[in-house]
Amino acid sequence: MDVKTLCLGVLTLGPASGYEIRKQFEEGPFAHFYDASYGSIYPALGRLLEDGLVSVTELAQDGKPDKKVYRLTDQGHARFSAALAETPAADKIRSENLVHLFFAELMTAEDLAKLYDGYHHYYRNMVTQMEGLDPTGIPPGRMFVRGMGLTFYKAMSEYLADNRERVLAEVADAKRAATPQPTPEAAE
Amino acid sequence: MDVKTLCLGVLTLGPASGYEIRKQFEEGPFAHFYDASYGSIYPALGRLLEDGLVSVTELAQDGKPDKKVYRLTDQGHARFSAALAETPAADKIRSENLVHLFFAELMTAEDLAKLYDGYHHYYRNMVTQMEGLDPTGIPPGRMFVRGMGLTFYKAMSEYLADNRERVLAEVADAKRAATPQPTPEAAE
DNA sequence: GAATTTATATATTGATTTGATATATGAAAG
DNA sequence: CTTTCATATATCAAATCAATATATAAATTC
Repeated sequence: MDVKTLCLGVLTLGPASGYEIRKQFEEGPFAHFYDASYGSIYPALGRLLEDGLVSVTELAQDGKPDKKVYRLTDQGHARFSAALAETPAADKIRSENLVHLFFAELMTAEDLAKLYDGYHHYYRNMVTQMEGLDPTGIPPGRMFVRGMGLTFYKAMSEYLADNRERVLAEVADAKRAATPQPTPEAAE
Repeated sequence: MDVKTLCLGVLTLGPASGYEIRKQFEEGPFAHFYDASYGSIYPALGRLLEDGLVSVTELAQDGKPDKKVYRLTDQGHARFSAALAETPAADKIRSENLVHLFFAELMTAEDLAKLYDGYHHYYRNMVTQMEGLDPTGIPPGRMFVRGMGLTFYKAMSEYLADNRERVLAEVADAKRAATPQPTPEAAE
């Protein structure tokens, strides 16, 4: 699934400008499970226009640059439905946080604790944020995805809460075992 | 965190060739939370060599091309430790499966059920796979990451198991409501 | 036993994508 | 009154991906 298809999907929800499409990935419902940047969205919209899958309406705005509102054509709709029938690629997770934690023994106790708490804070925040969302008028597919996101954030948050003391202690122990303090007796 | 830093991290675990580094992301422990391809790994190793962060030993092998085994220098070790002290970027998830499910109402009931079951199967498999891993000799940081992965896979698998019938039914209902069957009576 | 696939191993290439930035303006904040 | 933020378009260098080329041996399938 490339950015062209993603744009078709977003436009399924209603006409939008490139800027507004980007916002869907930055703050909107897609933020939790997909991302796309301007550098891929604008060329994608150009290609979709060439191929007749979207149309444009330029809205003049005083001062601000013209707003180019894209909307799906019938062909665009058909193309997106066809894309949904294809088998999706496997989920991909890219977590620098887990890379760091994987190498916990190479970090100072202080840095590790700070990292851990920041990570936990991040997921706790996501839970709070998602629990505050209004469910009225959201169709079942979107509600399902939202529920899956909430489940994910809750599971991560709980795991982080449950294991903090144990992990920090175990890592400290492992580090002590790996680099034993030379005691005066060891000099013999 | 770029691929250069990632390679330093993998080399922390012992000397390795580009091919072996790639395998860490494909099948190894990193497969669950990071990815990097040959096209980024080989140039990264070249740069690291130039910068003196790794060294190479070319092992001649009969028939097969020489195996270039890279290993960390002291500078490489120091550089990676410094990288671990930096604040990691936020976790990123890229799920085409959830994009599809977000637009569940645009799919046929058949395609949706097939997608759902394939998705569930995928996560159930991941749980089984991770539960079969041997924990002996794995340091605490890595065990923590493994536990987090298992928690994630279990949460996703359970959510998918718990909501199947409900979601499929709700999506079908929503579709019926959106495109009402024209009954003979409606012709009046 | 021949043919194909899989695994080892390096490396490149075209296409895509990112992250940052440039441009322009108005409003809000400090 | 200066800076940051929001709207809005767009581009560009650098990074990255997915696929493929090359070479060989082992394993598997037909």
